[in-house]
Amino acid sequence: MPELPEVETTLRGIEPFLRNRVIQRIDVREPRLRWPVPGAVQRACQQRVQSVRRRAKYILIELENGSLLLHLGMSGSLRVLTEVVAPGKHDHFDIVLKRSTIRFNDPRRFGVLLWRDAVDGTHPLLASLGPEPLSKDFSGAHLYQRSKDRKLAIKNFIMDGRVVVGVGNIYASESLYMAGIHPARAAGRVSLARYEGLAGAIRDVLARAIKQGGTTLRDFADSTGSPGYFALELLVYGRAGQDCFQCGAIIRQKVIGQRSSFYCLNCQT
DNA sequence: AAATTCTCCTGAAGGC
DNA sequence: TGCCTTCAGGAGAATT
Repeated sequence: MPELPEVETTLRGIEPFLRNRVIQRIDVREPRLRWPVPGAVQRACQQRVQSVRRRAKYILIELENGSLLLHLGMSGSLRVLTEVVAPGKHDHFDIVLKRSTIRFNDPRRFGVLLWRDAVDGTHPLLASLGPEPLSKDFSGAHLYQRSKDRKLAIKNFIMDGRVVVGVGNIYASESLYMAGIHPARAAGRVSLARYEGLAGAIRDVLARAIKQGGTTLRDFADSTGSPGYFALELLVYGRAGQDCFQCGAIIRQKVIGQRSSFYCLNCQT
């Protein structure tokens, strides 16, 4: 399931094939994604790619006359094809370039492909997003300030894209474990010092996951079809019933805010 | 305003 | 062996 490291890995894979190239056409075979793929995406045709960027888990392909906005949802992936390959099941659209094709596959169809008549990054979907976790704008002080009087579980708090973007279910569990904070603790009842530790843990786990090419649990693949290797470094996610690496206690699993959460009762308070 | 619930969808896994 | 049920999950929308 793509979180920030998986999107970043994908972005790095497709960027060299898109930069400065002209989009020949976009073949949409299945427009029923999270929102219907608008006919306006065809405005990208014959336009030269100015830049390919990531904001949160969105990929922005900026052209001369607007931008394509793409999201992998929870089961989406992009592949770069350099020869003709017949589309398979769940291959919903292709972005066709002169010498290569970017193909989108998404079994669950929670992905997104939209068009924006602007290159200024002001899409409504991006308007209220919080800071990038790997940027200078993100800090323990930021989390602490935003958490004042908030009673929801801290795990839900750090997964809220208005607070900080890109922290999905896996890395939320991981970073809270690293910071020694119980995932169900009320967000407003965490000290500044502990938020500083958490901010550091979030940065660290995301940066390491990017280095490993993301986390492949079931089906994530990068733009060449290869898996990511960060699953090997997961400390708590998916380890319910196994021993905590720090203290040997049994790792617990509990649903918090409709999402599976993994933690050590002994190490996390 | 904040918190919770609902929704989209398919494939994997579990039960009998 | 096979059918049926349950669950997972990103994140905006709807609801309380």
